[in-house]
Amino acid sequence: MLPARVRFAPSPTGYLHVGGARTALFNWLYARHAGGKFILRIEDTDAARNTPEALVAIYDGLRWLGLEWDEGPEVGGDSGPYRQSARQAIYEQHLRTLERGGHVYEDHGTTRFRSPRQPVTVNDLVCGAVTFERDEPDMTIRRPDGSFIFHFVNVVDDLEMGITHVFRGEDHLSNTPKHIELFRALGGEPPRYAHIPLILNPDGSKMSKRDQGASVQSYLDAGYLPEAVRNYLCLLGWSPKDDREKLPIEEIIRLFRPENLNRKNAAFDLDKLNWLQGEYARELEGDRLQQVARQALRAAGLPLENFSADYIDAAIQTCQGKFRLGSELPAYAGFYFTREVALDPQGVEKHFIPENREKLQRTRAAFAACEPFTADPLQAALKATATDLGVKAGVLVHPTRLAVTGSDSGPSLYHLLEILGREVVLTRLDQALAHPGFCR
RNA sequence: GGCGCGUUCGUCUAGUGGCCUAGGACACCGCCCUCUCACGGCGGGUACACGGGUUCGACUCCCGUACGCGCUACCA
Repeated sequence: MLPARVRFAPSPTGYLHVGGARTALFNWLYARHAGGKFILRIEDTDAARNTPEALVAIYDGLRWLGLEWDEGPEVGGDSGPYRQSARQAIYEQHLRTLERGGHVYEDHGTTRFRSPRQPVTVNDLVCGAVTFERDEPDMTIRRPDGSFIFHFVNVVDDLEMGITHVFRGEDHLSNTPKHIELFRALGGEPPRYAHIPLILNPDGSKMSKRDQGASVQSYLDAGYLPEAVRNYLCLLGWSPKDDREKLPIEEIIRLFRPENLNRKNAAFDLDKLNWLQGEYARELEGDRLQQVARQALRAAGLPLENFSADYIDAAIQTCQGKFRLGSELPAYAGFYFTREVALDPQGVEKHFIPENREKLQRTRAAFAACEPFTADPLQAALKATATDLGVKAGVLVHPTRLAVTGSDSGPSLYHLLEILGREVVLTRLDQALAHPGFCR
């Protein structure tokens, strides 16, 4: 059997959207599964609609998702060039083949392909055998200005590049008989097609360009992890046929088969993506954790440069396993990096009340005397204070946390106190004790 | 309109004639764990679009209807 050659052939008319990314992903998965080549080809025949920015967005998006191509722009290969705008001569040559075979004719300046008008059966890897009658008007393959139409160049390139398998959106299923006719007229063998279901918006409408969350870039910007997005995209139309949902990409590659693809359009479910994102985010540790967290904190404008690397490392470490999206971090751990804490009004109302005044004062005193100022002794000091006062530790924990972080949720209190250090903790406690809520 | 594809919980799915009084996951609700948050554990409700067949027996096979989506371009 021929080594598999699959391709993703986007046209750079906008950003890379999740539907396109998922198409690229399935092609890539098949190539990796079969030990074949994954080829990127840019379909930029429509000069008016293509932009350089869109081209960069495609490259960046694919690379972010880890879908490296074996042949294509910026990588090279034996079947180039990989941008259609540079392949005009090749198209001219194949057009002559069609002319010689009497397959084309001229019509108002355009070139049209004469359909044999015989039923065509598409043997689709996903949809099975689908037969089309072929009674539509002949397709145009070349415009009066000499530029070629999608159907023609797409087929010529698949032929020239030796493409063996094509995974593409189901919207192309009805185009496929045209492509097969072209292949035959060109004397070539069509690749095996696998038409995959479309991605829908949560409301069931077709997800397209300007829909919320349609851009791969928006997930990158929002701090999603590429492995989470990629894993989620795999689940749209494919499943391992058991109960697993979070799978390492190597396992997905191993299991990926066209037969396991669905035929049903799938709605994009942000909740589920978020869940997977959380699954991956909680596994973050070490350098990767530091890198992801620092980026999120900086993006929120927190002045990390004012703090030592050790301090930042330790602060971030207390967030390990506690967040799903980097963008949650500023609210969760921003207090490490601000001078003044922003007090949560609801928390203030609940915890900064007269009956807590003495409790907080006693806690402050215990911390002031705590030596060393580290998590375990701090915990012991707080618990001892609680015992003296005859209350549960939680009664002291809440106002203390609020005073020191401004919020009633955050990292482990004792660890955060240690990192903040005695001076900051005592200062914030004093500021809190001056709050009017305590002497109503 | 014509042609094509599809239809299992709100969503993603498992299911290829009896294992299904339909399984898992997300989301939701309740309880538990707990210094908060998150995590985790336990429990709960919710689905085979509809109508005909075929069969001893249909979520699974066939036909029809409805609904959704796609194609029907000198867009890709």
